[in-house]
Amino acid sequence: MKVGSGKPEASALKVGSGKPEASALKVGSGKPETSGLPTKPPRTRGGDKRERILAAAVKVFAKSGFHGTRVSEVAKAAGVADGTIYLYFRSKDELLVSLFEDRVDKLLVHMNAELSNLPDAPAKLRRVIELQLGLLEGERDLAEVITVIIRQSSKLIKEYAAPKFGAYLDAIAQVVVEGQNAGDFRKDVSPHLVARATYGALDSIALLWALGRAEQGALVRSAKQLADVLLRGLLP
Amino acid sequence: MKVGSGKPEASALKVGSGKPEASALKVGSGKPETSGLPTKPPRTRGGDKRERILAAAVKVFAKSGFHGTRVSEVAKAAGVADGTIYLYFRSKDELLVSLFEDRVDKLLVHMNAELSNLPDAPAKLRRVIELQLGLLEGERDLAEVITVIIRQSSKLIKEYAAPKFGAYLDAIAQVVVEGQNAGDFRKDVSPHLVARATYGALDSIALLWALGRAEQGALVRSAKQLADVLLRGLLP
Amino acid sequence: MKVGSGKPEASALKVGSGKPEASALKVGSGKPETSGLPTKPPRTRGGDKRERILAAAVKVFAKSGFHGTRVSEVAKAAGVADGTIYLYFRSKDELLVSLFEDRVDKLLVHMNAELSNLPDAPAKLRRVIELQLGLLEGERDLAEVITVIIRQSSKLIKEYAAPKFGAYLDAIAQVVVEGQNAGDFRKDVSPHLVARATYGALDSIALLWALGRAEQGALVRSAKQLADVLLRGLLP
Amino acid sequence: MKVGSGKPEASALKVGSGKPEASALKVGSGKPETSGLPTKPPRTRGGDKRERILAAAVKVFAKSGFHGTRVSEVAKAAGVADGTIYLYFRSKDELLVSLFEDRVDKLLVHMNAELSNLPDAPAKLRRVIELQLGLLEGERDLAEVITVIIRQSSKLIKEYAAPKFGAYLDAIAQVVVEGQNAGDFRKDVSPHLVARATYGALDSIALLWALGRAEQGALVRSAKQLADVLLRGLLP
DNA sequence: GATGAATGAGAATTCATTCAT
DNA sequence: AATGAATGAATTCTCATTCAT
Repeated sequence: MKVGSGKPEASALKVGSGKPEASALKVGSGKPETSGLPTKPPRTRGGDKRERILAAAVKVFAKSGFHGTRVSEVAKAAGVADGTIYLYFRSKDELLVSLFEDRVDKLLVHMNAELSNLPDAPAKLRRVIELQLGLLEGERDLAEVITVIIRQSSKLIKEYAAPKFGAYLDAIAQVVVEGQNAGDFRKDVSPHLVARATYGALDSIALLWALGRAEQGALVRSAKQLADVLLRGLLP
Repeated sequence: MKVGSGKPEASALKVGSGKPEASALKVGSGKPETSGLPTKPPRTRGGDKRERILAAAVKVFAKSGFHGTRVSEVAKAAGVADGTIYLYFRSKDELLVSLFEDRVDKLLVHMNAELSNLPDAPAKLRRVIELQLGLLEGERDLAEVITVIIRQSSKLIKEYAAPKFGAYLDAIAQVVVEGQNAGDFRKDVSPHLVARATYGALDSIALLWALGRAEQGALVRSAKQLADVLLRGLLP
Repeated sequence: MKVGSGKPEASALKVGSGKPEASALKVGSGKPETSGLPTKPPRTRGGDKRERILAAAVKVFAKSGFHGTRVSEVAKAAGVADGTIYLYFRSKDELLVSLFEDRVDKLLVHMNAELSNLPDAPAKLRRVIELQLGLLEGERDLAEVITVIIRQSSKLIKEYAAPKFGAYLDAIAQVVVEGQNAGDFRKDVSPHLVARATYGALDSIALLWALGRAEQGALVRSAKQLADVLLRGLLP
Repeated sequence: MKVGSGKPEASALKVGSGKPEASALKVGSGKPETSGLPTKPPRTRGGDKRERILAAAVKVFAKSGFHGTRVSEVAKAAGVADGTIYLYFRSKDELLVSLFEDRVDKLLVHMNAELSNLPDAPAKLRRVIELQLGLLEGERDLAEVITVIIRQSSKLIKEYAAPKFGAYLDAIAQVVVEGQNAGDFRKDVSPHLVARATYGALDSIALLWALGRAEQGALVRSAKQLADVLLRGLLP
């Protein structure tokens, strides 16, 4: 499953230069069918239904959790009939996995585009932190789904979400490798460990924020502090 | 049938030095009623039943997840009748919360005892990291329950687990404050943010380890690297 | 997609002598509206659609049973859209009843024509047996539908199919009466009982054959033996 | 597992010599687990629940058909909770199959015992007819279930019911063979065909009777007439 | 007339919890 | 206290039918 290897310039999906990173994950017209998941063929033509269902799912899953949400609630929130859900997703489980994949995919694409514009590893690592927290600050519900909900179906996360997730971690690890090679980062730490720890720290911070009272700007401040500590800690 | 006895359960937990800190979290006859939780009156006697049930719950929850585990499965694993579970826990949910509290409680007590023996904040922070990962390496099932399962019941975690959990984070933050006051740690970072990030990093590392193939010693090595990076990052 | 055309469908049905009695039950442009059933107005035009749907229904009902067949499967087999079914039949139930009526009607018409050419009751009774089994041997799917499927909707069979079915039994009973009056058959048995028993015997034989491996010619041999026994049993 | 075979003196269920054969099939304490069906272990001890459910199922299935009956209706008729059904039968389907097997089993045992007391094949064949119709006259609901309902789940009947059913037909065919060997019956007809036809005739007569207005004694008279015709038809 | 995406009522089955023994 | 048979509320998913295009 591992992915942590090379891929210096995965390139793909340039989003131009810089700022609007947050809302980038919102609606998605890109490619509805990214990974190898057996997603149900969206028989529709114009079909904004699939996206409407996904958006509704983010909302209600965030509110009540995966197991605490009835399919009919997702349907109601999406403004479609219960049965319509099954025209686009084979099961409730697949709905969650699709949701996860769809969103992480967009984050990955966006992040890769962002990082390619930056000069060195430290700048990139700082950007990764800003991006992840920035994203979540912009989409609180999605943050909760990604950090909390996705863990509620272990079978699924292990089989489907994990690989997709691994790609994200790999991207971070790659930045660390780059920094080590350039002499910017100490070499006595495992890139994957750093990637994992960084993700965990970010996830944990976001979780605390998502579960607590959302203070505007809190995540941005947290991002700066975390980056400061992490980058100093990685100095050779 | 079955009496869930034996099973030495790889007691060890040796980390750095050599104290038997590990098994401290195991069986628990100590104080059955720790927090403010409305735990059911234990009606104890010789009552190892409660502990047998908790131990069984750790095992099966780790294997199948909270929602994927039937109460009857816990009962069978514990060698008691289904109904017996309800003599000790009000509900399946409360079983999970009790499990969490019971184990975290022991971790807290143990950690506080450990830290009080150490000279300064850096040493304490490093010990915190060793302890958390060391514990998990010794009890893989418990690791999975604490890192994964506990998130499967959002309502619960918000209402009960969070506070208990907060105490653990507070203990870590306290170490950071101590270090800042002593001039050992930089003062431009929030102690709680550091605590949170540290926990998140540890949790993430443990999760990866728990879900993957368990490599003996991996967590110990990870602990050292993470401590190295974190402590350097916190230098004034 | 698909237009359900071709399929010569083993037209033959030769039994005893040599009349083309068999294919008479096949496609039906004859009278679409036979009985008192509230069949939906056919809005015909060139309308082979209705017949295509009926033919498709025979096929899929025979394969999966009435309850085991989705309307959409009939539609696909017929090469029409799901909704189109409802332009010709009010419901799935009515589709089955129409199918039954349509086919039994043709059998009745055909049988009456056949019998009128025969000299006496014994000859006629023997012909009835030959016809029923001969028909089924030529159309295995139809045999299964008539013998098995039609019983899967008790409400229906009681309300609609039964009367239509009664007409068929009456025709047989009439032959018995004729034989009794002519002194060919014993008079101490109820004509209707004989008709019923004969039908049941034939049905049962056909069912066994339909459910088992179809051995060519088996039904024809069975017809002769059954007729031999029955006619001797009916001697005065 | 077979039961329908030889066993000249299966004994069990003796009803003495003659008349009250009907009610013999009613309640059943005999052997709850006859065939190779994966029937769920009846965890109960005294457990009349299983039989109560079967009896209730006969009643409601006869009234509304298999597909037309909700499991909750069976439960209500049996005076148990919905879930209780699943303590004794794995599924609604298995309930039907178990019902069929249980009843046919008892019929077989009873029939074998009855026949062994009779002197020759003609007497036995006549008794078979009397028994089958007599049974049904005594248990109208069971008659409907056996003749109509069992055909509503083709998959099932093919896999489970058919074999069990075959044993019954074999028993009849055996009588015919015996008659042929003794010179009582003509040898130019297939014993199995005769068995099948006889069963079909009886089934058909019973069905007509079950679906129509039940006239007391009608089946007994029918039995005599049918036997008269059949036995004469089988004369050498 | 045809289409097929959308609908939503309906039903089997599961499983946490209870309580008579 | 312990048991485990019984309970019945709860929920996913199916599929006949409709109707806007």
